[in-house]
Amino acid sequence: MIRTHEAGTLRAEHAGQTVTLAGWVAHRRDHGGVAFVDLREASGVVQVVVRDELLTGAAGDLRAEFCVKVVGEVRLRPAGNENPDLPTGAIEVDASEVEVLSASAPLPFPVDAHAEVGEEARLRWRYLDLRRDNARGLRIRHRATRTIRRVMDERGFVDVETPYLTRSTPEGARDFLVPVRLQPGHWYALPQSPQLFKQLLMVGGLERYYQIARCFRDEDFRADRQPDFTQLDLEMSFVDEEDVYEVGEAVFRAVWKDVLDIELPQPFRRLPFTECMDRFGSDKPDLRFGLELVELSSFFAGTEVRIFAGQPYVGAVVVPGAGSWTRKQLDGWNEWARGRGAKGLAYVLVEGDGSLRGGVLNALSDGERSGLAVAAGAAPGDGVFFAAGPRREAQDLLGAFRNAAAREIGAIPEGRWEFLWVTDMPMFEPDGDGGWTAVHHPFTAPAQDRVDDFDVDPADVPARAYDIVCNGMELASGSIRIHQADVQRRVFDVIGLTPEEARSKFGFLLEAFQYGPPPHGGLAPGIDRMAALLAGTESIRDVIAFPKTSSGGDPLTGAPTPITAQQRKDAGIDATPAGLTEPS
RNA sequence: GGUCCCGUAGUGCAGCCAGGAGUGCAUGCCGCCCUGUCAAGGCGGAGGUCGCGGGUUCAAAUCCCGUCGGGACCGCCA
Repeated sequence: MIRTHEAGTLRAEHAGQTVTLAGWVAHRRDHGGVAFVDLREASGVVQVVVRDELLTGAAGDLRAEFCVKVVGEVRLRPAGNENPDLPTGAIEVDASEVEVLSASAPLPFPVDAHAEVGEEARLRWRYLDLRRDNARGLRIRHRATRTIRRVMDERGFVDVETPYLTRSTPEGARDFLVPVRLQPGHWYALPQSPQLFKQLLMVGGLERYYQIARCFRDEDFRADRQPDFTQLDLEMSFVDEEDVYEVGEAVFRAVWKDVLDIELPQPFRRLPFTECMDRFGSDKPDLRFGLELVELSSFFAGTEVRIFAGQPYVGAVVVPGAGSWTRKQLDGWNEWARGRGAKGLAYVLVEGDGSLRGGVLNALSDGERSGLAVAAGAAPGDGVFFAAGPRREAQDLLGAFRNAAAREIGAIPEGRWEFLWVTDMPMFEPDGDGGWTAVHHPFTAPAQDRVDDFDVDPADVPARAYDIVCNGMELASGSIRIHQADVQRRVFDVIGLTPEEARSKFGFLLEAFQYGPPPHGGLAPGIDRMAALLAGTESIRDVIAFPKTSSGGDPLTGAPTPITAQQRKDAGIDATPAGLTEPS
């Protein structure tokens, strides 16, 4: 090693020792005659005192982010010059030798944790961005994955790698495609998840499989979405939901303990999907605050209010303090609701003296006026915000409003971790064309008491599917899979997949399932979101080494790039496959 | 596919609504001074295609249209 000590580890007990350090110049405070150089590397920062006579030659140009080697003696700082804000603040290193290992060009932005830098510049010089906070996000992510591997290993899971160059997997997103030079006109798809492979591994008798796997989905970006992202993919044979819950909780409990030293409750709460929707208007409810939905369908049954009359569902969220919101604020929420495709957000405000005001008030009958506050559970000073329409739609709107309003009124406590399982997720949902589509994926088993009749009326059939949700974020998703051929056939039938199409797309899996597939099920926690949550950041980009911008570009490498005519020819992109066999 | 915000010196921003010459602010950079600072300080200096294209106007960073790039959201995506 070039150095004998790590800069951030030096303490008063090292006083008198001669040490050799290597790192970067974080700051140079030059007083003429003597200069103070903050030497920074992964372990921390230490102050190096450099006399003028050493600042000759290359060392004389010492600037921020020069990479240097320093030989010097550790000594206690002169009385009164200690810096209690630094772990190394009691001492300093009196340099006898300064060597520039490599110089730094002037920086495109300050390498300083508290400087605000634009997203694009940070990504363009991501390596400098990483220096700013000592790659904190990546180090937290590492501690999480290290714990995950330990827990998986302790429980007998086998780490197996599955192909990235493969064929389409049934997750429902758009595929990334890769041309195949050896078979012009044919393309690999990058896997949206290792779903099919892990099921094949169960047929193969692995019994317990896991992988920290990259997944690829060609959909639009969000702050918590990248086109290539990472899942802890796991699958177990001979299990039911309880076994998967136990493992899932063990993983999250261990990670939260190791990374944050926080004990999560055991077991996690469980809420059936329909209860989540009824109470929170979301399939990933944030349980850190109340503001639960109130159903008013029966209260408004037979109402004359035009926007409520005849609607299958009327509900409300009661917001404390909203009774004093200004007209401008209320108009803003109306606009917010319209932005989500609703007609608006009707409201009634309860004044301090219990009297009501609000746009829909005039339309209410006397009985509705007098009973509303009690029915909705609203107190003086509260605002009651309504949505009406198809049950799911109206609840979605109220759920989104619940989150936004909680943020608005500061009702979301910091430092809380509200984990829960959302259970009994629906099996199918309307596909918009009068048919049905699988909510999770088409290998998810129906609830055990619906195996015989799930295809008679696919609406509201619960699946053996479950999510882990924390603070309003979906952190994991999984299910017990179908292992009987006839059930699988009937599921394909419901979602309108003909036997020919099924064979064409998943024939290899169906074939494998002819050979004694074990009952199995699994889970897939999202590593990026998990790490972001642990790091206390809103954006998963902070826990990804080289993230992409929202148009899928990487400003650092310049990817993606156009290809040359020759590359295009070699890749066989324009070739027509002999005998077109692809289903449309 | 849609909505919204942003684009001005290397970086972060003000100026734009209400048009009138880019001495704008902070930081960084360059030079000089300075022996106890710690996001050091003082003095001086350099640094700009106001993203790009078009339009309106006597005159555009500013108003209008288009386009590109970044960000957030809806749709999409578990």
